[in-house]
Amino acid sequence: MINGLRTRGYHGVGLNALLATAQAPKGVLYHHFPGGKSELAVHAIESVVERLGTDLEKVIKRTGDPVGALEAWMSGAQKVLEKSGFDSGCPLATIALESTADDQTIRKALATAFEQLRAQISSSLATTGMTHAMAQSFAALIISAYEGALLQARVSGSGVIMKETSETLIGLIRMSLREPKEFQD
Amino acid sequence: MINGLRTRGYHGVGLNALLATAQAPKGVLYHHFPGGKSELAVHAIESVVERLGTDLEKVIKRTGDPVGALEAWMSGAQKVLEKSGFDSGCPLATIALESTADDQTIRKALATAFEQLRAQISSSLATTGMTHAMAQSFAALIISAYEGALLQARVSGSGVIMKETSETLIGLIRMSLREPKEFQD
DNA sequence: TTGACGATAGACCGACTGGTCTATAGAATA
DNA sequence: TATTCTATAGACCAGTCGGTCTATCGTCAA
Repeated sequence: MINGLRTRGYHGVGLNALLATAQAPKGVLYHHFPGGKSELAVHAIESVVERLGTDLEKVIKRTGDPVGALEAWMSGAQKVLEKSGFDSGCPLATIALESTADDQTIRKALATAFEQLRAQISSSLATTGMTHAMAQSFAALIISAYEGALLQARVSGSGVIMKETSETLIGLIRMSLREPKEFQD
Repeated sequence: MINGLRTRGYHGVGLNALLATAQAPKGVLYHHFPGGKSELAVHAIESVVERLGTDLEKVIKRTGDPVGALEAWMSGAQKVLEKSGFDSGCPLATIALESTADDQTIRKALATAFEQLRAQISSSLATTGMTHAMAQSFAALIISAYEGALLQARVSGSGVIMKETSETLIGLIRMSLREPKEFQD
């Protein structure tokens, strides 16, 4: 499911095709996920955010520097995208843009997913000594830039724009850490 | 088409439904767009980027300050999203995430669309006296943040994250303009 | 008035969609 | 062994998808 979502989107993945590749009959799916496709998607979202969270955690632990960790995280995502032939972006983003306000359960799942990611980044940034408010703001900006950069990289068929985005963002954040008083007013 | 794309995505808009709301028969569509749905989408993309370009131009002209113009531009997009009940985001982004590497014509159209937007922002920023390279980098980051922020706003059903993203980004850019030597090393 | 032609109109098509339903296999309880 | 219940299996369904096709309409040129 996840792979289908991140390449073709929610409406793009066919349930039949999905089951065919998984070599599973339909009965099994509707036995475990009575809610059908949308419930399956919610499950996929949750598993994605969990994996994304632990991945990010690992990178943060490995590199001591929170900002450096984010840099590594973004460049990792870029590499995955490149290796897939620019098809494998962020599954959350794809569903997010296809969902309408009617798809309450899916939106709710996505909202908490992004919230969780922001919280994680924010608390990591807070260890640098910046204020909580500032860490939260940076987290929002970082996720935004991350998703937008993946998006542009995808259609451009090149990692250049994403690298540019990442480097510029990290540069700005590092700069603001050096000049906190100027920025916080 | 554009409205369908920005709310439901490429695979989400039904050609039949589209024609029904437009009160147009199928023959007309395939007479003017022999390429069918994908050609129609390319046309829609081109018209979107044209309108987006002129809108941005207007905002830049109105506000003298290029950075302030970007701020206004983002807040404008946020208002549109909010008014639509968080369904009407950026059409380009939606198609971008659904497209696979196979959809060559669509990707090409999207790639040039984003390129055009970046170029416009970049040349506007260049008037502040920053280097071309710097202006380009900022443009990439701004578009990334813009798309990512719209995405998060959409699922969260609130403009808060987008506002946070925008304010933080603009703040950082303004700061770097004050301290160019520090940032450019 | 006739003929030609591009535009309009919509019936129709096979392929595929998500979802339901019945039949059975397999394990656990009695 | 008999019974019960969950999990598996896939045939089947109505509805919709994007796309094709033929018929007609409207407007010019001759």
